[in-house]
Amino acid sequence: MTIQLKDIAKQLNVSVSTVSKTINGTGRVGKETRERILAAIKESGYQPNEVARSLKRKSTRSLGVIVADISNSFYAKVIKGVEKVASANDHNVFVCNTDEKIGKEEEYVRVLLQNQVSGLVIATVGGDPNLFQPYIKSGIPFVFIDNLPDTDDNFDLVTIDNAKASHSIAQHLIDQGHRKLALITGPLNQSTASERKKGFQKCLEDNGIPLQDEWIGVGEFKSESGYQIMTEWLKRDERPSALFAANDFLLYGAIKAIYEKGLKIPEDIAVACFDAHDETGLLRPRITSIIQPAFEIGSIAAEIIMRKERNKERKLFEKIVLEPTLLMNESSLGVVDKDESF
Amino acid sequence: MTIQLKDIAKQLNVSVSTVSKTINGTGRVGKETRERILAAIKESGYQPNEVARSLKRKSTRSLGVIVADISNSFYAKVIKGVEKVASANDHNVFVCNTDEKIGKEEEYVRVLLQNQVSGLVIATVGGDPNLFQPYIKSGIPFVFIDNLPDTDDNFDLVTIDNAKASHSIAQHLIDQGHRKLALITGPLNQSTASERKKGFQKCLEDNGIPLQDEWIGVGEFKSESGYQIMTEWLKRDERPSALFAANDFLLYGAIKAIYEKGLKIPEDIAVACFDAHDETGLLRPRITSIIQPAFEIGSIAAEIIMRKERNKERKLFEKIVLEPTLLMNESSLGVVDKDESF
DNA sequence: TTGAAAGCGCTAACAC
DNA sequence: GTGTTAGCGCTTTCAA
Repeated sequence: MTIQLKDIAKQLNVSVSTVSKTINGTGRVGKETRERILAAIKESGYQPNEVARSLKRKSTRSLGVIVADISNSFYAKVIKGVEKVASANDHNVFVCNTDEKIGKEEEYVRVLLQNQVSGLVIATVGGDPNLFQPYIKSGIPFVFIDNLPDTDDNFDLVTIDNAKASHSIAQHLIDQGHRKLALITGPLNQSTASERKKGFQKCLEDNGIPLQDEWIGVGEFKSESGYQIMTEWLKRDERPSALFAANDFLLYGAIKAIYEKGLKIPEDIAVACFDAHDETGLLRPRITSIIQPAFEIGSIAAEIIMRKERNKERKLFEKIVLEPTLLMNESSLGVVDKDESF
Repeated sequence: MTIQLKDIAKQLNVSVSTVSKTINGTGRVGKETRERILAAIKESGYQPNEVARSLKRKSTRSLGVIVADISNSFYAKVIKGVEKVASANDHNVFVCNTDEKIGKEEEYVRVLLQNQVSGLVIATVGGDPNLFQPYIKSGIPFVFIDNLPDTDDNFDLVTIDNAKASHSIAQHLIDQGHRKLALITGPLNQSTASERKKGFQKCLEDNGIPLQDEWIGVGEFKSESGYQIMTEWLKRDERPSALFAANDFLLYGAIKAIYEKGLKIPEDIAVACFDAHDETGLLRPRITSIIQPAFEIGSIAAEIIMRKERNKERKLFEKIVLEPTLLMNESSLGVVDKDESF
């Protein structure tokens, strides 16, 4: 039996509305009355029931974040960015983890909306794009990050130019003298996976290097996929001299396969990937990587939601494209002029 | 204007309670009526308002998790464990991140309780233990993980025996021939930090090794602290031959200092720590480490909450102590019979 | 300046 | 089997 508004009203012989007004600072309340009420609240340890407030207010001062994998440090940083802005705006954050499963994503979208969140930051894993349409139309702010939904409808977005970033990293490998480039990417229904592939292939084209489909691998964004694909490739007569992986997990798996084969990085195969965050400083080799501004992605996405909540009529959609950083490291450096024999 | 219960009731000329009953499967509803209602719900895309349900039900089918750092993979795994059990029981999970800040922890506890969560899984960072007392008394399940609150009150708990684990890792270092052991631990108001210190010191005692306070460092559980403390130590004439860090971040910072000084691991200094998870397989050296069963900690904590929710009268508290694993690795192996000269 | 009362959207007695 | 209705705890007109 927790204490509630009417209890403290009764105790002070005032009405619930007076108590409510002093708590919320709305409407006028006599100075003396206010002080008595504030004192009683403090003493009793009264805590307003947010559920009731939310029902009345028709909004929950909270927002949801749906990510594919909470233990991926890219997403962890996104979440921290969202949290910072949310908490500055007095909102809570619901974090949901889909494990890259389309079914879980759909369920969490539903659950969060049933819980009346003010908005959703979502890294979709490429299910049915029509899933979002009715919600977005209904005016709930959906901000997509990382992956874009495959739809013509309009939506808010915070991301980087994946194709361009991919192109730049491929160019770096080519600049290092590589001509036999391989790519391992994720599920092509995820825009990050397909865009990164596109940029990679475009770069080969731009450099007059023939496309080699046998060195384009598609798996899940998990290390097992990277391991499997690379293991298969290394059974062949010829092998690529450089590998670009569309995320860090894929690369770690591939590296495991490379090492098992007794090959050296970067001497035998140079490697590079997206978002290889090394919090430890102990990863060897140090990985050449595109680093997305994860924290900013999260905080900007949350700001969009806050803006839209403040200004509901605002119907325009924001498309924010941030700049990633290319971090060159020993995993792809120092073995120039190799493989010209291609 | 989203669609609601009364809309579909009106449309079908039935009462709201009939619709409610068919949705919830409670009470009896005629087969034909039910089917009509189900069809209308499906067609209209009606989604129940969870806030209203929660208010009525006086419970939100959700639980909160408060952790110190979401980007720490130990906590990420705990969260996944909580989520698994929660979602199996049709509950959502609110994840909150305190960044090791006592103020944020207090705020999140308040916020989550105001939001009527069914229970709380919390890795407290050692603020005022009395904070929890009124809540626990009020019957809300609080399950502590990792850190224990410093109170005589009773509470639920899922953890490992930190002192014992610490003792075992110190013993391992001693078995490797080390006699000059250093420890870097976290804030001593956190029970993990103080217990790990206790076990370490007990082990030295048990082995007849005099305690050396100058090699006990206390910082935050962050890599900056590890770096600073080790940097200071390495300015002295004598240095420890082995280091045990109370968490992985502390160790990574210390290793940075060790390398900057041009020393080798484990030849010059052997190292070991708690919870060095290497998802990449690329950490060098491979770290000797106590590994806590993080996923189990989270899932068991969530199960306790679910049990208590089902059975509110149940007033007994559960204290679950799990067994960690000691992973021996190259960071502490292979340099035996050194430093006997102590 | 204060209070009475009408809901927010839903569930669950209880009555029919 | 179905409907009426009284709340859940709060905010917010509106009247006094």
